Amino acid sequence: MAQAKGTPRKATMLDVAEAAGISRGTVSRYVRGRGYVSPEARRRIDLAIDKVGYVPNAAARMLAGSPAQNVALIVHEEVDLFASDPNLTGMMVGANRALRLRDLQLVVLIAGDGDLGRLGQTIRGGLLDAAMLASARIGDPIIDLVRQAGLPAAVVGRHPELPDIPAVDVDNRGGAAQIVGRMLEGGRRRVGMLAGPARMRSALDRLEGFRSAAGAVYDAELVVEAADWSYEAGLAAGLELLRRAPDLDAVFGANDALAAAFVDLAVGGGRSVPGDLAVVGFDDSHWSRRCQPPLSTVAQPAEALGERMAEFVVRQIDGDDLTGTLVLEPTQVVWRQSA
Amino acid sequence: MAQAKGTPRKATMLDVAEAAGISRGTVSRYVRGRGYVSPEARRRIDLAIDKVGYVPNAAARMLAGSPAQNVALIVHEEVDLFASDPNLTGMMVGANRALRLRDLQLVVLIAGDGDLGRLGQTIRGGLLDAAMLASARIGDPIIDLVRQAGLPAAVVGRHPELPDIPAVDVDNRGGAAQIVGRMLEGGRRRVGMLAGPARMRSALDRLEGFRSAAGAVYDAELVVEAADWSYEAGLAAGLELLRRAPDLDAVFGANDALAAAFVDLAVGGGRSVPGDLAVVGFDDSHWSRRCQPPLSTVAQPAEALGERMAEFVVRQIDGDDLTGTLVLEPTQVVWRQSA
DNA sequence: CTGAAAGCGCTTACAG
DNA sequence: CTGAAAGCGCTTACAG
Repeated sequence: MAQAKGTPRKATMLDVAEAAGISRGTVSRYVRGRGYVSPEARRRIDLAIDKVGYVPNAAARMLAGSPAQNVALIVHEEVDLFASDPNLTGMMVGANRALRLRDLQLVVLIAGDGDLGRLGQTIRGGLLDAAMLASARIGDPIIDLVRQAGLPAAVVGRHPELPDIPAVDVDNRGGAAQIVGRMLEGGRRRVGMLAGPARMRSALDRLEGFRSAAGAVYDAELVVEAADWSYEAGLAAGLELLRRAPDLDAVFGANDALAAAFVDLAVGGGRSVPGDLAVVGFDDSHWSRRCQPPLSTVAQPAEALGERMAEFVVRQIDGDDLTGTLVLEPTQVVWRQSA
Repeated sequence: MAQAKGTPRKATMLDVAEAAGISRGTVSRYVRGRGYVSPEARRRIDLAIDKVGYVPNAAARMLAGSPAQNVALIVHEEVDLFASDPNLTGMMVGANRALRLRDLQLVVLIAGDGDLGRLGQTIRGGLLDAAMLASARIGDPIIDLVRQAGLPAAVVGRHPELPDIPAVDVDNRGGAAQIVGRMLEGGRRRVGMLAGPARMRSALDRLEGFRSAAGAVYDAELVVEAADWSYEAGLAAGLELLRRAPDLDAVFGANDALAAAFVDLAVGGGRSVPGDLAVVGFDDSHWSRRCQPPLSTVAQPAEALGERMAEFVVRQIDGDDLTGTLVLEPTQVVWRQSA
């Protein structure tokens, strides 16, 4: 507890009790909202609290056994997480929205690989009621820290190796299928895809969604995997795709950057979008809005991810067992001009 | 403190003392690193800690008077802050980097207007050693909460009404002057600006930077204020600017979205950029990279802002008085193709 | 319904 | 150098 310079001394519950002429236990009961306290006593306590400027000391409260009312959102920094940034803040906002309803304080903890020791102290130090992991890598040591602390947890992404921790994921497969399917309804026949790196679960899911939506028209030759999620990688993969199938009439980019790269390639090559070629992306990021023509794409439910994780930990705090829980948060397709 | 389901009971310092055959006080001294402890005792304690799996209880520590080792970055949500998102995560990363050196845990607290009560409990509850405000509005009640708690603080942006709190701001004026000045060196004569909304300090600062860099060539007629920072507002303001001065040969957009809108307008109208018209922006956001041609712009020092705030609170924890401190964090111009 | 008392786990002077 | 003891501020049974 930081010492306030020159600040008198913080009022304690005892000060309130004395000012109100009532015992400390009763004040505690009233403040905590447990057990009966006479109206008369309540009035006196309220007045006394105001008078002495009392604020409960969280540390003392917790030491005595009360829950901390703090729920952490843990961000393992060095991860590629900070690349997909917009999702992070969206999660924060969503989680906060759900937590506030229960009067729980959202506490975002960010830690690099070098901070795991300090993080462990914090996690196991008893200040937290639960932990949400913004992005756990496979075998992430943070998971163990949370487990050791015996804290209710929730995680985003699918982690088959963590069956006991409820998870929420973006419905990548469904979102991809939806936008690709609708793009195809117009009668496109030669459909290609710029896929994301196969080492990523989300890339695989989107590919699967694409395949199922393409159905009979699916042609493995027309799927090119990009080295990563960047615009540059999209340029390279797009060139290859165009080489393989100059007669393409529709393309799904596994994210907006890839799709945008393809649009630039196509338009630069003299084709019209969506006239000659329909193109759709995924993410609803800046890329999609800035593209010429603007990309039709799939919006990520970032806030919903945060809200859902918050809901999961709250339910566990309430005693529910959420083993095996996995919910896919639906996406929303955003139609613009590229398809 | 959350109760771990089925977890035995957490080891306390007393368990360690018993396992090591040493008194509790000595264990504490060793763990805290205060006072002398014999090598023999240290060895036994280390072993015992490992054996019983001891982790200090943060609440108890704090109750007994130790600092919490937690520093908050407070994000007042509903603000326009989440619009300028990339800066937020940059600040988090920067602050964390500085704090970890002192073994301080960064704790991001996010709160909407409806959460101020809960936030107040957290801030004054004794869990924090200091607070950094990501974006304080004028007269922000959070400032008062922090003051009441007697916590060392730091803030971003300029707040003349808060002379006692050290502040860090982006050098908007300098950054604007720098990029505009260099753009003009080529000999442009009719220089316009799409200014940001005048109610914002940063908009005013950038305008001032523009004016000083334009010097003799400055013409108030060629400055049009956009309604807000959006692309759409840029389109409207850009149209007006073009109407006022069809012979423009250089334009400074107070942010990238405004500048990008202007580029689109100009190119759409048949002019070449940077041939006929040089255009520069501010922020180094996605807009600048996606623009055709890509925008030359000014990069915001988001991480530096976080690092600086962290430095400020650390110094105050160490006893320094930082009254009146204001540092302007330098920006960096990024040259691309639009000028 | 409301006191008095014990206890949460640690730290810090104070003796030894 | 290292114990024993008091105290940090609150909560929770337990008596009354």
